[in-house]
Amino acid sequence: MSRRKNKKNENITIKHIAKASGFSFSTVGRVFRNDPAVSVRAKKIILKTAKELNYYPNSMAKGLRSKKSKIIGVILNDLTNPLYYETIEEIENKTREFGYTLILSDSKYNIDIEKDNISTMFSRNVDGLIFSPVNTESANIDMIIDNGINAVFIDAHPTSKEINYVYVNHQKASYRATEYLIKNGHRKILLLNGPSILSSSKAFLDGYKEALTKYNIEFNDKLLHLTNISIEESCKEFINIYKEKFDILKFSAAICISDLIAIGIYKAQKRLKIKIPKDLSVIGYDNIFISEFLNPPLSTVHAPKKTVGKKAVEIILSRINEETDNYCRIELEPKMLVRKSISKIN
Amino acid sequence: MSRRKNKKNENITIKHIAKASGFSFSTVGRVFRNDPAVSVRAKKIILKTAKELNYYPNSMAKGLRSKKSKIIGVILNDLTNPLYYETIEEIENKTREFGYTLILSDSKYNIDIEKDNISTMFSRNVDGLIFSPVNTESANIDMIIDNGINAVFIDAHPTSKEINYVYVNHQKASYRATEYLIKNGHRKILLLNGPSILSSSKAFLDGYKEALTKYNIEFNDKLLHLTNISIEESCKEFINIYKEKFDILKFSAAICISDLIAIGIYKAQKRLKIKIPKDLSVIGYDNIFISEFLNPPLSTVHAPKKTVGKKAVEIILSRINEETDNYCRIELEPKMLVRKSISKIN
DNA sequence: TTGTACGCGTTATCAG
DNA sequence: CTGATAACGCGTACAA
Repeated sequence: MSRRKNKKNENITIKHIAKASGFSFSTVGRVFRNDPAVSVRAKKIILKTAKELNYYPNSMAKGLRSKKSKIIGVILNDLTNPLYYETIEEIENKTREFGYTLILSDSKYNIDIEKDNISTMFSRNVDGLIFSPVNTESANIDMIIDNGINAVFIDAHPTSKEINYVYVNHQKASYRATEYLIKNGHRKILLLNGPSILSSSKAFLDGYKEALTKYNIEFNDKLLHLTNISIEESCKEFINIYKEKFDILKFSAAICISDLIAIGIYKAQKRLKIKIPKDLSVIGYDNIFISEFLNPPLSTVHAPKKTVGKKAVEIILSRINEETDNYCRIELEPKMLVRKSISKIN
Repeated sequence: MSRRKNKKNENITIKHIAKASGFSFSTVGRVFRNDPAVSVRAKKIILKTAKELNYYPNSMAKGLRSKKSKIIGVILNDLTNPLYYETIEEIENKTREFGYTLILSDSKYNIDIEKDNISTMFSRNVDGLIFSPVNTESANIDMIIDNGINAVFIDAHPTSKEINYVYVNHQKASYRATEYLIKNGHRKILLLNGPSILSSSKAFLDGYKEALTKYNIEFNDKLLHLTNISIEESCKEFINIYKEKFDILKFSAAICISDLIAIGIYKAQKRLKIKIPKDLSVIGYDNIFISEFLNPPLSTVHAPKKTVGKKAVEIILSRINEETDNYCRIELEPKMLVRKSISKIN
């Protein structure tokens, strides 16, 4: 680390300021800790020489000594999914506002990477962790709970009561999507779900089944398909499904666990020479910022992504500041958003 | 920090492992540093007890001692701009692969916030910094250069030769956009540029002017408008411009410094009851992942965002590893991408 | 192969 | 109000 060095090529520390200003390094330390037990004169001189010397406090030393890293860690699953960015922005805003630094990592829906990411967060001594788990049954969950770290689960959460979470109810989301389609005359509804490892996939499937049952439609597992959450992969997947199975399945609509998957279908329609919503109704989930600008505008289930970030940070901070010892469990409501990608049929 | 503690509520350190395993704490330390000077037996026992005790090395202590934080810092300007997604992902991938942790911060196009972010990076002793500056003339630039930190500028760079950068030439981008429009018969071309504080705005304007000059079209400053880089704000701005000035200006096309601004125009067209590209040709910049799915698909100038992230990390790592002392300056080529938002006129 | 001593840059405690 | 001293957890000589 070749930086803020003096002539001797050393990093500037409070000791250098002490020597340069004529005070002891403890007095210098007090100034930066805003300890009132420092004379105005001393403070003034010390601050001045600190500036001249380009002093920046070493947060590793600080953290080592104080046992507070002032770092918030965030573990997500796909940094290219726009879904996350409103959440991240909210987290970044709040953390900076309160003097915390943000560490970000991506597990890529992979349990092993996730484990590494968690280990990193432990090693970094993060004061709080915002965590979107791949799977709520994995050993990684215990790793976090046993550790006693200040954590907030987002996107999905284990059944344990000893945790904090901010959760958008995925089951309700798919229930509402399915119900809306049924009420518009659809009975053969394709479900483009996420990989089975993902806990949210399970919840999403449950809501779909729940709605079918409610309206006396039998669940047909041939209408259930799994795809990675990416435009390209879902596009390919949908083309396969359509070419190989549409004649048999004759689905009139598709529900996607992510707007990204819905966009994959949009992309596929050109090659398949079909038109949304005339030939196929499509409904997504998340309501990423772009969905309203698609052609046709995508009907989707809105998830309050900003709120997730906001609440997650609030929970973390109130626990760090020991304002509460209670676990905080927040369930947010997804909301059906009707645009132009669904047609009414008989 | 209530975590990985023993019964006495202390964090587990190599000392605890030492006591539990019967070796000295330096032998324990050697094991985790992969020092070969440890007997197989000792290593085995130590690793076993470390696992039982849930030991995670304290990276603050490590960093303090070794003077390497193993952290890469990233300072961007708008975390919600999809422009950054691919870059961030690439950075995250590479940093994790090489055992680095990622710190992320957002300056929001604000010089003061940017300064804070830089100070944070200094305090955190990041081993490398990837930095998208608000303005290349600001004091913040000197702050970075004087410090001697391992930095790579992206998006924009100061004129100094003593720096690394990976840069997409914005001037060429707007030149190509403008030229393309001119060749399609447009002469009155609105330029929706970014805020004047942004260095990229200046470059973008230069390219626009350069193309006009080349084709003997006089620059009309009434056709130049500034807007924040956001869908909502550019939408409002464009509605104002259109209502108040279209009758006088009669522009047939608009070039936007960001696809996000172009989307703002797309949004405005409904309220204005105009049609792209019939009534107005629109061209964006960046080619964010969504642009091809807009209605109509947006013609734009593609920026190689993934490459930016990839190269930036490569530069940082090769400097950290002291494989080179040379400054690395990479200029990437923007590429005109024709889709359906431009019409040919006479 | 293993152990001891010291220091990284802070914070905290104690005297003065 | 100020200064000395110890400690945080680990790395790096050096010694055994």
